Order: sequence, then C-alpha cells, then structure tokens
Amino acid sequence: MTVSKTAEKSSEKSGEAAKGRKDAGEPLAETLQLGELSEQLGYVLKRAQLKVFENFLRCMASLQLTPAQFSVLLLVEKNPGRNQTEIASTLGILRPNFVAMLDNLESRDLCARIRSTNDRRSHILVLTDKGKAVLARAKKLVATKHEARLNDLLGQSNREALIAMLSKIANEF
Amino acid sequence: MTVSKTAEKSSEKSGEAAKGRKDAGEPLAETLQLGELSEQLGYVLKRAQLKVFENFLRCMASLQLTPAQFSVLLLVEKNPGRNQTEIASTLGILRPNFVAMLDNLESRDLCARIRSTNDRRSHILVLTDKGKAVLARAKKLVATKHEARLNDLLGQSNREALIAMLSKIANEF
DNA sequence: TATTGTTATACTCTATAACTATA
DNA sequence: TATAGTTATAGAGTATAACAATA
Repeated sequence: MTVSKTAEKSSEKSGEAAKGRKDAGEPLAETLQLGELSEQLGYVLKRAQLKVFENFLRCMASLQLTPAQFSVLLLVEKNPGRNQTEIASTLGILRPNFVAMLDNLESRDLCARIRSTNDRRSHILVLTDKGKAVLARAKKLVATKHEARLNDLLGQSNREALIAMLSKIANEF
Repeated sequence: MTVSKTAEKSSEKSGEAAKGRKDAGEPLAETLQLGELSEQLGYVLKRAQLKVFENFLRCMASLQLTPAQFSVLLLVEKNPGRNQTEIASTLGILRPNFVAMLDNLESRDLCARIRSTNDRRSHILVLTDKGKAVLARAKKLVATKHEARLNDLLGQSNREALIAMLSKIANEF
C-alpha cells in the first residue's frame, strides 16, 4: 500500500487488507468508532425501533399486516362501537391519513365501516369475522415469533422492565 | 412495575363526550382501552421514539439541528478522514440521500467535503471550526436539557439499563 | 356554527436505477 | 470492470386546508 504523506487514509477495501497488518500500535480503523453516539438515547431508540419493525414485518409476512394495521385491528377489537376519529386519534394517526388505511383493511374484508344511527356523520368501526380470525392468528404469530424473540434476548423480567420504561417515556417525556 | 397512568391525547373537546351515558355505574368510556397494545414492544418503542425526537428538536431549536444532523456531526468528529460512503453507511443512511444532507450542513459551514488526494473520487469529510463549535454547544444542550430529562424520569441506573437493552436489540434482534 | 369523513396537497424519509468521473 | 458521488424519481409517512353531509 502506498503510504501517502498527504492524505489521512484511503478507502481500505475489506478485512483482508487490514488483517495482514503488522503495526500493532494503531487500532484497525476498519470499522468506524460510534463514540458518544452509542450512548445517545434517540440514536439507539431509533435503531432499535427499525430492527423491531423489520422483524415484525417478517413475522407477519404470511398475514401481510404492518405494525400500524395490527394496532388498528387490536384497538378496534378492544373498543367496539368507536368511530374513525376516536380510533385514529388514540393511535396518533391523523384523520385524513386514516382514510386510505381503512380503505385497505376494508377492501381485504378485515374490518367494516358502519354508519352510526345516533350520528349519521360517524362511521362505527367493527372487525369482520375474517378480521377477527386474522387478528387471532396475528396475535399468535406475534407472541410466538416476535415477542418471544425479545424474551430470548433479554429475559422475561428485563423485557417487562424495558416495556415499562418505554411506556413511561412515551407518556411522560 | 405497572404501566404508568396515561394522559395519552386526552381529546376531551367539549362536554359532548358524555352523550349517551345514562347509568352512572359504568366507567366513563371517554378514553379508549389500549388493551394488549400497551404491551406491544413495537408500539411502545415507536411512541417513545417519537417523544424523544420531539424533545430533542425542542432542546436543539436554538442550533437548528435534527437528530440525524447531530449524529452526522458526532460521527465525523469522531472519525476524521472518512468519506461520504463510510459515514453514511455507518448511520444507515443511503448514499443518495446523504448528498442533500451534506449540502445542508456544508451550506451552513458546519462541515466540508475535501477531495481525497489518494482517490480523487472520494470526498473526505471534516468539521469546520464553526462545526466544531456548534457541535460542542449541541453536546452541552443534549446533556443538560435532553439526556438529563431521562435521568430525572428513570434514574441513572435505569437509564443505563435502558440504553444497554436498546443497543442489544439494535445489534442482535 | 361545529364536527365527521373525505379529498387534495405538500413535505419529509426512504429506496432504486442510472449517470460522471475516477480507479 | 468497479467504485464514489450524484441526479432523478418513486414510494411511504405525516401534515394542513377545505369541502359535503350532518349535527
């Protein structure tokens, strides 16, 4: 390798190049130092969230449910008789953006909009029979493939502590 | 630990909420039941991440730095002499998307691209003097306003445990 | 007048293909 | 041929204004 006097370092190809190095004084410098970044709450939180969503999508591939869609089905099941505005706002979804999402779920016959008799402006949301069945299967997949993985990684008690701390941040930060 | 009391969105617009309620025995039902959602890792992770980023932006309002921009400055400072591809890929940013981001930082005179003498295709990244000064101020703001808030909320040891668990998820999930 | 669901729209993030200049 | 930086572009996700039906 041409050791240049001017520039710091060139793009050191792959591991093989650095593997054969004999000058033991310097660190390999092959991988970048994250430094303080690895202690930044926001950074590690974002990276963890991306990994978890990615895993969620893989686990749910057979049902074709995104995390957001799963949360809608869960909330509708738990709160029958609520309208779009209530479900959406609870999930932090803006009403205009909730329309296309519901169109999707309704077109797949997972949930249905029912015009309220009390207030004919409102659409009451309910799960269809297929929606209930799919949600039941989704819950099993999440429990056995997704959340179980977290238990393997952290252990049951740590997992509970993690959820509790994240909830606290979500609610009080 | 139990899940802390939620103050979710409290979408209590007007007294209209108590519309059809006649028997006083039932719970208000004004707020929706989150149910299993509050135990879903992905859900609570995402909500926490949004809150943390939101707080970060408020803390950094005077410096106009986003979490992503802050992470770039930190990484460039810690790894001088690296090129765009190395910095971007370490942060999980795709090279095409990194261009506009660097244009922004460079236009604000926070960092600079220097054509490498070894490989004239590469742009070596460095912080300008102003960039170093701004980053130093940013670090102080993050430590005193942002991360300190996490300590207040969870305590020092819990905070460390949280970061450790999130790192583990980010790296091994 | 206010609210529900909706449309239209815009802005940010993210993702892929292809170009250029170097190697 | 392959790689670094770049352009163009497309797709999600998210944000606001405004309109029709209804209250």
